[in-house]
Amino acid sequence: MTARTPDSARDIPEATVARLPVYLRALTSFAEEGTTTCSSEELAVSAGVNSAKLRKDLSYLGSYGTRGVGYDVEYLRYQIAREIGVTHDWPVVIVGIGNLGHALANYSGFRSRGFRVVALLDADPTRKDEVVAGLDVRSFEDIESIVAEHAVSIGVIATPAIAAQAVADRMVANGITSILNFAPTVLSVPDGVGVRKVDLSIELQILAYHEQRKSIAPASEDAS
Amino acid sequence: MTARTPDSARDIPEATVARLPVYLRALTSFAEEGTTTCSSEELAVSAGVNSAKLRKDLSYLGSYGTRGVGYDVEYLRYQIAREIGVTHDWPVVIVGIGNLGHALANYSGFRSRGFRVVALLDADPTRKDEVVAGLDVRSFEDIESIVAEHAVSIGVIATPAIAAQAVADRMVANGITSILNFAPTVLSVPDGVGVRKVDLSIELQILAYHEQRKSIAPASEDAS
DNA sequence: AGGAGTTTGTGAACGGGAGAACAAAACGAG
DNA sequence: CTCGTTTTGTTCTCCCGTTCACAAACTCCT
Ligand SMILES: NC(=O)c1ccc[n+]([C@@H]2O[C@H](COP(=O)([O-])OP(=O)(O)OC[C@H]3O[C@@H](n4cnc5c(N)ncnc54)[C@H](O)[C@@H]3O)[C@@H](O)[C@H]2O)c1
Ligand SMILES: NC(=O)c1ccc[n+]([C@@H]2O[C@H](COP(=O)([O-])OP(=O)(O)OC[C@H]3O[C@@H](n4cnc5c(N)ncnc54)[C@H](O)[C@@H]3O)[C@@H](O)[C@H]2O)c1
Repeated sequence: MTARTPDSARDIPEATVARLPVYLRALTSFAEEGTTTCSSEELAVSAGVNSAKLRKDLSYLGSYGTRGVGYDVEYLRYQIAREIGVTHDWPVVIVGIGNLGHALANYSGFRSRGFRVVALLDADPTRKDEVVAGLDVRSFEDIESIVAEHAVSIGVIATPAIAAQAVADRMVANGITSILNFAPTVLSVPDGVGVRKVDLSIELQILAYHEQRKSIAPASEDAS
Repeated sequence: MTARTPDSARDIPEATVARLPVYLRALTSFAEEGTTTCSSEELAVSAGVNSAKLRKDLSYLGSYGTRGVGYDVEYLRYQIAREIGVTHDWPVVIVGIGNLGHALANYSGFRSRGFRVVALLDADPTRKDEVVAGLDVRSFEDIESIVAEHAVSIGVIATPAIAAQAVADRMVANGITSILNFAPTVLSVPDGVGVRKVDLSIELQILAYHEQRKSIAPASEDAS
């Protein structure tokens, strides 16, 4: 009955997967402070979640805590990193080196969290002279050789919306199987290709919705 | 009973709220193409969701379609915009005009989707000479007068993680009640203040998890 | 005018995730 | 060695969201 096989946990819920990186970050903070052990309660507070939820999340990975004691920070950190797959760096290409692409290329946080930007691509030939964050901006046409050479499986799209689908198609054709999309478009990709979108306007609109709610519905809350 | 009150629908599920902006965008596309009417199926495809889900989502707003016909693009677009609260522009301040802050300030998509950046703030005095996207970068100390003058209720944090909590506290103290946070930190704010976070590293790590899965998974039982 | 064909709006079943609560396990004191 | 304390791992229940399926409502054609 549900024999636990720590080496290859196999059915981690999406909601849990999305929180593991948060735990990882909290554990890294602890480690930097010199904390060697923490309880589920401490870690939960640091990650901003309920401690029962945290324990349940961790239980999907295996049984890495010690009852009555807590978790070894370094050990748990490694286990989560291993589960996510960031014990080694993933090569990443960024396509579309405009406003956003520049910021992404210069962002040091990727490197420290398991990703290495190996190439910056843009269709605009006038950008080809540029060096951003120590990397040449190269032609989008080079994608094939770059993906092949560095075994890239993750691509970031920071082009205008109109170009995003074409860029995604090209990425997929060259073997990229995970895409992070910043363009405000719904991408369609074959089965087996993972897509996540980051849409800042949507985030703001969600905030606006609740904001509007606050001013219209003061009756129920009575914010004096 | 559930008497439907189209003027002030009041209990829209979070999941639905998060999708309304996507529908809004799809409808705007339709309008730009000159399409005046669309079915739930067409809109659903364009938004990348199931059509039953779309209809249920829309039903929370009221009954704005016509059976046997579909939805009037312009009319529905307006109703969704009104529900979200983006029929008029929301003033927004951006704090932290570094790599990411520059990109955000230069992004034209906010303006066209119901938001107007009214001020750019940074703690670094050497940035104060700069003009970004037609706006002066001003001292973070000016936040009080700016928020008061423009009746700002939405703030964007693009500072390093270490500064994010202090910036958030200051925002809240000055009356900002919705925060979009790009710094990789868990913010703690009083009840009644809305926070949404955008964390690019987490998005990549989620992709990495599934990516790793793909290469390990083929041997379902016995990964030698 | 009536019937056939569409498409919406929603009731109901289903699945997954959140949180409370508790038993099992480890540790330390005496 | 035994007991009490602490904290994990897990079970159970509830709620939210998704999806199916269908009656109601509208148009168009004859
Ligand atoms: N700037 C922001 O803060 C921001 C915020 C939210 C969303 N976005 C979205 O991110 C995307 C990029 O925004 P931006 O402000 O950097 O735009 P931008 O116009 O500054 O940059 C786009 C870059 O993509 C390149 N490009 C265009 N077509 C291409 C193609 N087919 N192949 C490769 N490269 C191509 C262009 O040459 C340009 O360098 C847009 O879709 C935008 O809606 C940007
Ligand atoms: N650049 C990216 O693409 C990217 C991607 C993901 C996340 N982030 C996150 O976004 C944040 C900003 O990233 P960045 O690359 O723009 O960093 P950055 O260092 O280029 O810019 C940060 C800016 O914030 C200002 N600042 C610092 N403390 C401040 C304070 N107390 N009040 C006001 N302003 C202050 C600094 O003067 C600087 O101009 C970081 O938390 C980073 O982790 C950035």
